[in-house]
Amino acid sequence: MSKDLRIYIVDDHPLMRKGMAMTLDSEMGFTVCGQAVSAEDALKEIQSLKPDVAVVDISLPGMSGIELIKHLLGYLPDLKILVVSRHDEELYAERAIRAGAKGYLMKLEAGDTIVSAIRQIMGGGLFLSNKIGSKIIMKLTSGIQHDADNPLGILSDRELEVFELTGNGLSTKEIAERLYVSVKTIESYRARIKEKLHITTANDFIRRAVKWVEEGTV
Amino acid sequence: MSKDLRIYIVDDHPLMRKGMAMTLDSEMGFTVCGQAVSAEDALKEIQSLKPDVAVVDISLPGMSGIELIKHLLGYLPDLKILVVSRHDEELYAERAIRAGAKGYLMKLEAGDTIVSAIRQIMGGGLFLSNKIGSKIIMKLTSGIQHDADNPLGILSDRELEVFELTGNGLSTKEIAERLYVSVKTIESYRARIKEKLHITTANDFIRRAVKWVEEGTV
DNA sequence: ATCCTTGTAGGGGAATCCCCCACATCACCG
DNA sequence: CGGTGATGTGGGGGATTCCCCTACAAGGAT
Repeated sequence: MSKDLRIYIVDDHPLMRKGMAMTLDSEMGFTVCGQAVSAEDALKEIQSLKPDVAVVDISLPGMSGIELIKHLLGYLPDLKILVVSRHDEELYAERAIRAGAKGYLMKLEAGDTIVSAIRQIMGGGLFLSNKIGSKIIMKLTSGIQHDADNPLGILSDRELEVFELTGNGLSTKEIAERLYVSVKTIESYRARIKEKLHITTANDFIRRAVKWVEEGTV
Repeated sequence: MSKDLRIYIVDDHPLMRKGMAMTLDSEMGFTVCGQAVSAEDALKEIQSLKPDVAVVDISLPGMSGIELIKHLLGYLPDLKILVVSRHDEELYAERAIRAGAKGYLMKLEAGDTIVSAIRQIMGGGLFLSNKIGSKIIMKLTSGIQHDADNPLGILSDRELEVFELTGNGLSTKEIAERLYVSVKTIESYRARIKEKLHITTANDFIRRAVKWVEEGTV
């Protein structure tokens, strides 16, 4: 018999992990070889376990999933990464794929689809949720970069992260601690975001960030 | 043998449902008798199934979980409802309990805790996640019945004015100028509002104000 | 080969926030 | 009637944050 496909799961929701683990483990030829709650834990364990596939939630406490992807691919360039997310914005998917993920699946439509997603990326393909897939592929192949209809498209990964955390109510200091960087660095990001989005005051910065997180509009 | 406890699950995330279902079904004496993706579907099915317990996600597409709770208890006053949520804000928990739920559990800490939560509410108690539980219980048992789902209820006129102006993007200074009072006075209002709404940081204050103005929720 | 972007971070003054305190008014309750 | 609490109004002063400038290495773009 050939060896099972070894899968590692990173998600901070215990029940979600369980759902994934049960779904994948019960699939012929699939074995869940480990799980982690945070990017930090995952990094430690994945290097020794060397799984074939990692299923990663992009919204993690501490280091973001995007960061995790970049780090993981640094050590294990051949690791296939499937991102699961509760966001249906193509922006996230695009960033995930750019960071090196091989698939992007929305949690809402992640029943047995997750199995086909993994099969697809193991076959060498990309997997993208229906709603967003076509748009992304268009963009990735057409070479056109930032979309003017969404000003957030022009924010860098790190900037977007800071913007979101702000929208979730975190202070500059809290964000700095969470991302393990200096407060001064976060202040730099804020300044750049404000410049890019043409925001002038600190209050308005927070207001826009909240609106973005709550309603997806800016 | 005595009959199993029959549990119904309402959650729009397939993998989350699976995680819950596996966890609960494998527990001695528990049986998952049905599942739904939306409040509407749940309403239809629960009336005929008459489960003992319903586990409800408050963030549902369409009708909110809070609405669902109210409707369900209309038909089945004895149904025990456990709310699961990704929010860690006590206001959500408070609203859930007020609507008649017997427990509030954050998804992040919902591993096997969900089992003990259900046992606890079946025993006639309330279950609340640690972080928020004590605060809520204090409030609920103290008999103070100001409606906290509407800040209009507990904020004074002046306080509400400041809250709204903040939500519209004005700074403390700008508000002071508009109301012809000292910045210090506005700072006092902010402090009182924060106390009343259990807000601890400046960022969160702005965030809640924006949410209130934008969506009417807090 | 050079310019731009991104991630990181410090200096230093201006602006805010936050905790403690104060006082007058008005309403409510025993 | 007198205490008690909520409300509207403000100050002092230390702790934080904001904001404008500057810096630099790595990588990408032209």
